[in-house]
Amino acid sequence: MHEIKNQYIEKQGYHDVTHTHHQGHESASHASCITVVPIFNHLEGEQMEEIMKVTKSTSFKKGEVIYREGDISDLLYIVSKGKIRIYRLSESGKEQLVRILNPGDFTGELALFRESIQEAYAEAMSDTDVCMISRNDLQEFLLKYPTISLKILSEFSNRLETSEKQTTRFATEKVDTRLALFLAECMESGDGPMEIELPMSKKDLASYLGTTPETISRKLADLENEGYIKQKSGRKIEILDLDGLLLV
Amino acid sequence: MHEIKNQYIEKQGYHDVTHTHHQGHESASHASCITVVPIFNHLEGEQMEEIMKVTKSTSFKKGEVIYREGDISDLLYIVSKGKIRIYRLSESGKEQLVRILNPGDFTGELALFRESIQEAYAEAMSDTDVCMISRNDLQEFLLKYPTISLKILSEFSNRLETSEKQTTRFATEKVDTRLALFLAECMESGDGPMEIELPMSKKDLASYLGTTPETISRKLADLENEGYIKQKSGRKIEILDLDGLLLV
DNA sequence: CGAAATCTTGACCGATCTCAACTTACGTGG
DNA sequence: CCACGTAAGTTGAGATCGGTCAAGATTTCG
Repeated sequence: MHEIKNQYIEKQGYHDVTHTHHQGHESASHASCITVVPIFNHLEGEQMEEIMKVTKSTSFKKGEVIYREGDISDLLYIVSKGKIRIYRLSESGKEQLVRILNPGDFTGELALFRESIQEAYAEAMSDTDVCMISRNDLQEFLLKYPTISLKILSEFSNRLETSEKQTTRFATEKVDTRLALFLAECMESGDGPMEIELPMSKKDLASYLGTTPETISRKLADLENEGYIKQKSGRKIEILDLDGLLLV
Repeated sequence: MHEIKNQYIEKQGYHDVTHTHHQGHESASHASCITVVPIFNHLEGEQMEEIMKVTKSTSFKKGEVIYREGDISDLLYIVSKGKIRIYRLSESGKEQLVRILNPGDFTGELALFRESIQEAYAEAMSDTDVCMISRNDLQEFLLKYPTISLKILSEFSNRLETSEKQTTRFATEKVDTRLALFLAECMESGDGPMEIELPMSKKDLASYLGTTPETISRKLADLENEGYIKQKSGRKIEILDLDGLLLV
């Protein structure tokens, strides 16, 4: 897979402005932008080569907006380096952090399969490289290799499940519980046995959990006073009593 | 399309218990259980016939549970008659109404494309007929006719968009606003120019909007006092000032 | 018609937001 | 590598929103 040459994916970008094009490191880093994606990682070499032919690469600098609400977008963006912040504005103008994309994650899917515009914002949190596939190229590919559709459907199902679960939490749980559940989920996908590192600032966490930084600060202090957790330096938190935490 | 015979879809049900099988009215009513579904309504006669061969039909009486959290489900359910209530229980045991299915709507999709169990509950709100397709049959069909996958992807995109928008509302808007937005959306899909009929009881509406019946009652009374709406008999509400309503 | 469910209204209280002041951490440029 | 400015985080006090409990009115449906 790593033999795929840059020439296949470097042609020209879709964006004709501001963005500097990916400058082409070693080919392995390019390959990863596709092969790393769960949707595609079962492809055979030939199919992989085919989809990489229609893939373009672009870079965004920290803080740059990749798309915004109202954009007519028909690109699927796959993160190959960096982090992207996906957020929405509610009807009354308040911002909510929806998710953070890491290398291998993708976005743009909501506008990809329907005639519509973006309803969210995507912003590079650091210098970021993305690969892009246009709607037409992707759909052609899906019709040719239908198993990929099933992969995408599976991914959509998961995301839908997550989103609906999240909605139910917002609808029925108070901040304590939402925060505790968030910490518990960090544990699952986590590093050390009983220590986690928050994947975002507390400000972003507040936005993600639908509350304010002040409340996050207080609730974490409460959890610490009650002996469930211990806040360490940086964004690290030691979980002292996971079971207790989940009964909050 | 209407010539499709009952024999194609009446064989035996997947459920070998309690549920009485669909008793077969005229074939037109059967055809509608499939042809009415947006995913399938572009099919040619031949394909339609093929999918109806693997479709089974079952009835549920009011109050019966169609699936529950934890069920290993690999069926797609399509409502042909009646109403189905989809709800979830949060981690702390509180119920939230997720959606109400009407004829033509489908459910079960979340467990269909991934190895997983149901995480929601589906309950017949009235005597209900559903058509069912098994995961294997559906996937086979999708691989054979890839354009249907694109239809389903489109449907999933829409639902994901709706769900994420809903999450953001819960995260950032207060009850007043959520209620006002709900009423406004009833208008869009509504009957009369300035009159809507709530599609559910106020108790269910409270559950759907993540609040309590008491609060719904009070907020509607407030909106009425402020001259934005007028509550009529039944579940009808006259919208007097839509613009004002949306600024609440 | 009557039981049960839904809906309404009031009183009270707790959770969380807002505003404000302050401290701490971080990135940038000299 | 340090100093500074800005952003992030903390903490307190007060206000508000919305939930809970309770009683009563109304509707629905068998």
